[in-house]
Parts: sequence; structure tokens; C-alpha cells
Amino acid sequence: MTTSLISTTVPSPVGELTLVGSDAGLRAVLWPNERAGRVTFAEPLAAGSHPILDATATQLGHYFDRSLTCFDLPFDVAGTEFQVDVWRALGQIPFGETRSYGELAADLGKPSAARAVGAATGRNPLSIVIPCHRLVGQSGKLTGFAGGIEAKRWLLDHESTNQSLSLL
Amino acid sequence: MTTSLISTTVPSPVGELTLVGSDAGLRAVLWPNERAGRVTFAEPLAAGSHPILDATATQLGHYFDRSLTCFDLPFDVAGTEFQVDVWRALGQIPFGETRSYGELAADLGKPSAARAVGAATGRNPLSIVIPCHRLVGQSGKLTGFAGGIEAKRWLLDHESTNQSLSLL
DNA sequence: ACCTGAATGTCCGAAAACCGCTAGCCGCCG
DNA sequence: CGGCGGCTAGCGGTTTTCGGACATTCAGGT
Repeated sequence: MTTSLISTTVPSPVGELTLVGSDAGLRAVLWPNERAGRVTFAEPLAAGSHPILDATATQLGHYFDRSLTCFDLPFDVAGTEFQVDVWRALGQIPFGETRSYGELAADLGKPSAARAVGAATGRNPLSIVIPCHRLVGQSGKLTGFAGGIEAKRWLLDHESTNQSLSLL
Repeated sequence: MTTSLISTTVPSPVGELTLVGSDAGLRAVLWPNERAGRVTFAEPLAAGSHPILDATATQLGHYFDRSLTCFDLPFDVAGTEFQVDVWRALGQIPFGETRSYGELAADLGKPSAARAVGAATGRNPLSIVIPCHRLVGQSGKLTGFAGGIEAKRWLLDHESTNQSLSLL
């Protein structure tokens, strides 16, 4: 018995997202341009539907219409201990707030590991759901993003309660 | 629930042996001088008794009084694929016989991997039970042994049906 | 503001070192 | 001769080491 992976795609304001899940939980949420590459899978993908993917799609919908600010889904992500720590810490940053890479590193007890935090967030397999877009440079600069800087800015705008900021 | 490890020691003609087991099976049989070192454990050891350790002690007793020539115990050993292959092949060498490192390598379909077999043998966690002492150099020379060359010679003597060989 | 350079922690891939080997060669000695 | 001992060059798998690459940050100079 192989724990096969199911995938599907959903439209969104920032482009079509690809969802991948196993029976254990959500495995990946990918941007349009990265169906393959940043996140890879040992097992083959099969298109189809699955309760976990359905729930993800539903919650993403609510996130985009602002009726949901905190995802609640079973995750099935794999990474090194440090990466998992970083991803978990990311999940603690509330909707609408941001942190710097260094702040998050300090929260983890490793104040000088800012750059390592950057590397780890770059490997986050669950775009949007694990809010890696809430990490910005110390100066406030948007330094990098798997889905592109524009998408990062869009998400932060979206989460900002003051919609007028979208003109910045 | 952590699968804790239980350990105990038993006397033997070749020195006091340390047995380590988990609920899944026998994890290690160590020589007096190597309580720590060659084989390491992620989990802490707790002294105590356990059916698996009892069975091991019993079978070792029979082995030393020559009433048992083939161990039958559940193993719980971890290693690379190649190492496990080597250890399994070692188990096939009958009591009283020997093989060269190269012969065993050939049995594994890799005739030129003699040295790799040597390296894998050196990591065998189950001294005596997995009979790594039955491997000798092509020339018949006893090349190395975790428990010391003397112990290796003693075991081979012991397994030899012709006791007079012990004078060699 | 923007650039430069240095110091940072983690991860990954490549290369080197390490081994419980062996076959081939070359002396040496009876 | 023939046999043994010592030396050497490969052998395959694993472990260790090392060198970059990074979604950074800080200080210092334009």
C-alpha cells in the first residue's frame, strides 16, 4: 500500500494554485510557475479530489474574501528539524502582521540565524497557508518570494486592514 | 510513548557481554571493551530484564556449551541497505565454517566489494549472534575483530569440531 | 537612499579519507 | 624452485569534511 498523492488546482486572485495532499494531510500549495522545482515528490501525483484538498480549497476561498484569518488544516510536511521549527513559528504570526527574518530567528533562540531563517522559509511547501509572506527584511523591504515579489506585496496588502495602502 | 531500550550483561568464556534490546528485538551484543563507541544509541539505556534479553542470554549459553549452532532471535538492527545485506549473508554461514570477505562479496553479486564487506562487518551490532567472526582473509589470516583477535580465534576454535586445532 | 563588505546558521552536493580486502610483484631464504 | 612476507595499487561503501549558496543584517562610506 503506497500513500499516493492527490493533487488538484484552484483559481485565486494571485493565480492558479496547485494543491497536493496525502492521507495524512496537506503536502504542498504551489504557485503557478512552480508546479515542479522548489518542492519535489518521491511518489507520483494523481489528479483527483480528496477531503483534505477540498477543505484547503474552502479555507483558501475564505482567506481571499477575508472571512478567515487563520488556517486550520492537517499538515503533512517534511523537513529538517530547524525548518519545521521555522515553519511552525511562521504559523504564529497573526494575519495582518509582519516580522523580520532576524526577529523570527531570535524567537527561535538563535538571534544570528536570520539568514538561515530566510533559507528555511524559502523551502516552505505550503505557500499562503504557512504565511511565509509575513516575513520581511529588517528595513521593511520585501526581499524574496517563491510566487514573486508582486504576489507577496498583494498578500500583505490584502491582509492590511487599511486598504488604501494598496496604492503604495 | 518512547521505545525505550533495556540492557543487561551476561558472563561468557570470552568476557562479559552487554545485551541491548527494544520491544522489537535484539539491538546489540557488545564486547566488554566497547560498552560505548562502535555502536551508539539515540535513546537512553535502562538496565533491566526483558524476554528478548532473557532469550538471548539462554541461547548464548547454549552456544557456548555447543548445544546450539544457530541463533533464533528477533533482531532490531538498523543500517544501510548494503550493511543489512551483509549481515544477513553472514547469518547464512554455518557454525564451524568460514568465508573470506571476497567470497561473501561475490555471494552478494559484487565480487570486488570485499573491502566494503569488511567495513560493513565492522559495524555489525550483534557480536557472536551475527557471526562476523566467521569471516577471514583470503589467506586465512584473522584480520580484525571488534572484540579483539584473540576472541575471534577463540570463537573459531570453539566452533571447530576438531578441538586439537586449538593448539595452532 | 544605495552600495560594499563582513559575519551569520543551515543545508546540499562533491570530494576526500577511511576501512576487519585482494591480487600481483619482488625479494629472500631454505 | 617454491613458499612466505612485505609492498602497492585498485576495489566499493560509508562517513567526514569542505565550499557554496541563500528570501539577512549591521556598519561605514558615498
